[in-house]
Amino acid sequence: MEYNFRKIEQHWKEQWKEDKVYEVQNPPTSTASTSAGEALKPKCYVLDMFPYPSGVGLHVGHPLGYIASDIYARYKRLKGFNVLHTMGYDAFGLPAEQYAIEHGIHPAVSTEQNINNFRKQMDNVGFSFDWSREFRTSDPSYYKWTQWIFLQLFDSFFNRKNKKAERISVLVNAFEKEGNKTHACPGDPTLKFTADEWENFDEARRMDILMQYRLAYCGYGEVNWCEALGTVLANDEVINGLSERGGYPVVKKKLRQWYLRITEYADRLLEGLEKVDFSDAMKEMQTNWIGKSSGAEIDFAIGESADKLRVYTTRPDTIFGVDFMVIAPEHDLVASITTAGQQQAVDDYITYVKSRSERERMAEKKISGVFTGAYALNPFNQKKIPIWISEYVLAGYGTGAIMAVPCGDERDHKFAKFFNIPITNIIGKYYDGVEANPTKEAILENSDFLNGIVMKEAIEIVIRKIEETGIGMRKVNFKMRDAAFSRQRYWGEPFPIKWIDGVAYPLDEKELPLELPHVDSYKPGPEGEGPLANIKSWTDRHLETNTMPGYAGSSWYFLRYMDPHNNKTFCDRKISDYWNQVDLYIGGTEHAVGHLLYSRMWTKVLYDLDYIGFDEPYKKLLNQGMITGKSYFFSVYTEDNIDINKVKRHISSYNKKNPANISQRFKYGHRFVDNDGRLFRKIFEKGLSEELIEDPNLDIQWEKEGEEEFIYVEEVSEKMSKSKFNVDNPDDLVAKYGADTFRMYEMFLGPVEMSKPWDTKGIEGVHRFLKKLWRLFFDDVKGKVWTDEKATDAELKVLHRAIKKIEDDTERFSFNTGVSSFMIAVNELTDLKCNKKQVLESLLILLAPYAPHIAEELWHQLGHQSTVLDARYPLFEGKYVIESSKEYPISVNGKTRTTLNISLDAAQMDVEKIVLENEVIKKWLEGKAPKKIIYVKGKMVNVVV
RNA sequence: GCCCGGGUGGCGGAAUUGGUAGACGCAGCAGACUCAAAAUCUGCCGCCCACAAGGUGUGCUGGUUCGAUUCCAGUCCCGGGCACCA
Repeated sequence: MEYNFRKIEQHWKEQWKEDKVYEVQNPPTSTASTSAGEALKPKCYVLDMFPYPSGVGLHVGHPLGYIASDIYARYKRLKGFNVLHTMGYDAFGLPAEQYAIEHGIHPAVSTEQNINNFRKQMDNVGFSFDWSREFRTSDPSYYKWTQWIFLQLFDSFFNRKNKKAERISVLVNAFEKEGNKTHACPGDPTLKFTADEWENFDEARRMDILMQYRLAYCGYGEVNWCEALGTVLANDEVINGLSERGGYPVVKKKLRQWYLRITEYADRLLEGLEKVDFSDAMKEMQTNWIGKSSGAEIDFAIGESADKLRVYTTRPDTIFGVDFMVIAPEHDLVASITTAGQQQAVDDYITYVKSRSERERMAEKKISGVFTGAYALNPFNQKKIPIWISEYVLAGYGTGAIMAVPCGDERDHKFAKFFNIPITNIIGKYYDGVEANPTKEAILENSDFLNGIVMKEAIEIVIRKIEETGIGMRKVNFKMRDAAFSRQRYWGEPFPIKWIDGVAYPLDEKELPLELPHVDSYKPGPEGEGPLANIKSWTDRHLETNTMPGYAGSSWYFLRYMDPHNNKTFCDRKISDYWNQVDLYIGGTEHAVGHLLYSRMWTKVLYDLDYIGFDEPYKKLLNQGMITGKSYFFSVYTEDNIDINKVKRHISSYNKKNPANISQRFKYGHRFVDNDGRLFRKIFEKGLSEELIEDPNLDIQWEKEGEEEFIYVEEVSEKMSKSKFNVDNPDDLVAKYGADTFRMYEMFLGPVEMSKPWDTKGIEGVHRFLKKLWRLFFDDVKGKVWTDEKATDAELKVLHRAIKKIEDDTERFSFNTGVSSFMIAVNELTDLKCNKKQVLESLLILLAPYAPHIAEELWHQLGHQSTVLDARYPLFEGKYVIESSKEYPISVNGKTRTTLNISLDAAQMDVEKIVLENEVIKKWLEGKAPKKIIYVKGKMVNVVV
């Protein structure tokens, strides 16, 4: 009997579906219910990051994380847990809308098709998702609750005293009693009013003030505006200041936008990191993103004018080293302080900056800036300081203005050198005139009352002085900004908001879901508004025309899986209390500072408002690495280097010494190039040439070796993508080798967390392993070979070593070494000619999470009636693997010279004796006495001479 | 530019806490079986030198240590993110 993986996998996929083996039971929500059997087990929630169902389907990089989580979910089930493992779709998004604009197909239609395709591909791999819990964010029964949560955010503010979200009604009560005395306004820190004033404000004014407090609020923000396309563009649709489509100019434009006041949660988001199991790198990225810093805000007088220039600095100790000020090009003071003489230069510079994306501005190495003509006065010594404008200062951070200290800050230093601004040295020998030195250890010089004080101590002294003299105040700042929460797009959740006389009012809960209306055109509305602004029935109702961004639906979806069909609430409290946090969350690091922070914030708000019982969504986060594709390029030479379009071109072998002047992509090269990087003429000419290269009108100069003609091509690792022609479809591999082989091979490639190149070459080896396993049960000629004989000690040793290793590896998500451990076990059992059910049965249970189909088939062949999914994970017993001695490496001065078999309970003295008698060691000692002998029990022996 | 990660044979990778570098697999080479092929099995397989002994080796330069792929400092290269792709 052969290993017929196609028949086996088909059969079990159908059988499992029929038996509903992956449906998971919730705990009973009412006391009347009695079927609490499953719910009594400990729970485990294993979740993959929500996929966006893109039109190109899954490539081999996508399932990596899904396979890892599936293995873990199945493993935990065997370990006796009630495992929630689910999948659904983050179905709103820009690509579907873009596709609609280009092809006239409604996003709902193309999204449905894409989802069907995704589902088919996922089913192929044999995941244990409970599909009865599937949903998509674009479904009104789901986004009803996204809108509902938005209303809770809208109706809440962050009470800084209690450090939690509370209802707006609490705030209104406080305003009525005492104005905003105890609730400083996060949206406008200068806002102060009394209870009387509040009493006398009209409705619009009150709503406006409350808006400054709400966790979901409306404000104004800059967007990428493309006049020619009449639309707002996403960052990645803008390339070098031009639109990706059409290459039209893109400028910044202020538009009304919704925001989430995530900055109020900055401290809680930081503290929360201490109680979750994320990688240090991930925690660091989030910490840096939040960017908490402490320092001071200091006001500088501007010449004779009444205006003050407020700067934020973390280094107030350097106040006497300030040689110039830099304000952001968007700074409010630009217009008023610029002198007539500098007006033209400033205008030109502002125009230039408007065409620059924030990314470009931060990444720019070239120094640029312009002098305003105005001077600020150092508040301590009244020194005149020129005020400059430069793009390296961003309007959104701090006060949008900095005091520049060239001797202590690298960017300020370069700026000063570039514009020939004189540099004051306040740190003596620490500054060499060539490079800035950001030290805090220097003793201050040229610093008035700070002279002779160490910088890090001066910080506190200056802040106190600043506060005493009223020229500024201590200030904690965050780099993180409030999250922009609206898009001028069609394919997203509508806001449950209507506008009456310029005031935003929430819809009543009963009006939810506010369904997305049908549109015939996806063209933007007037003035950069979204397509909804074109619909009369929508604007007649004064409904908000923006829609929510992609991360709205994905910020809380993990809760919905717990109770996906509930139409009374987003998730029953008893059920969320049971399933609680996600125990294992798997996804890419690209979500580090977007999705992960937003969903952490939403969870905290829902917790504060007492809708759920935990304030961190993900207990353990595992980041899967990217699988990169291999792309191949031809070297293309022109006869000379003048004009590649006119001169005849030819291709020859890629050669590092003689690099091409241009290169040409060899499409799907990963399927055709041999191990030495050669492309053979016979493959190329098998009618494939036109598909394989972008421009077939090229001469190829083949190299010859015997009969063979070939050229060398260049190999490059790139992100896998259909447009790069370097993808493989999992379906093809599953068809060829089966899902079990595919699953194990993806794991065998390397550690899940690491990015690695895709290569199908090794898949044969994994397939061979499964065939070899099969032969432990069935011989091609003899048929059934497994027996009921009692296992030997040697066989049990192999088994128990495997149990220990595979359990450890699975627990620490080291699936690649897990797969090799299976290979080792099967190799050893084959060598021992072990076909004993007693051993093989346990092995199958170990294997079931990794290769579920073959494990289930053989499990039934061994005579079991029930599924292997519910078997009991074998228990490791140490007694089978005990060793009494070890082959010790013996080194001299740290270099291994020989090995010796020594009893594991040997004492230092015994070991020294054995080692010194050894011929090899004697030779290395050359008759000298060893200085000392290091003996680490169970590890090694080192003789030091 | 800033933040994070990575760099080990021809290739993917292993070495879990500082203790035999290269497990397992691919590719390659030699052989067995076969009319032949496939499948399967056996052996070899970092580099240099090669009879052996040895030397050398985890991007690069240094350091700590009896001992460093592992820890520290510096440096180069590659990948991801940087707020409207998801």
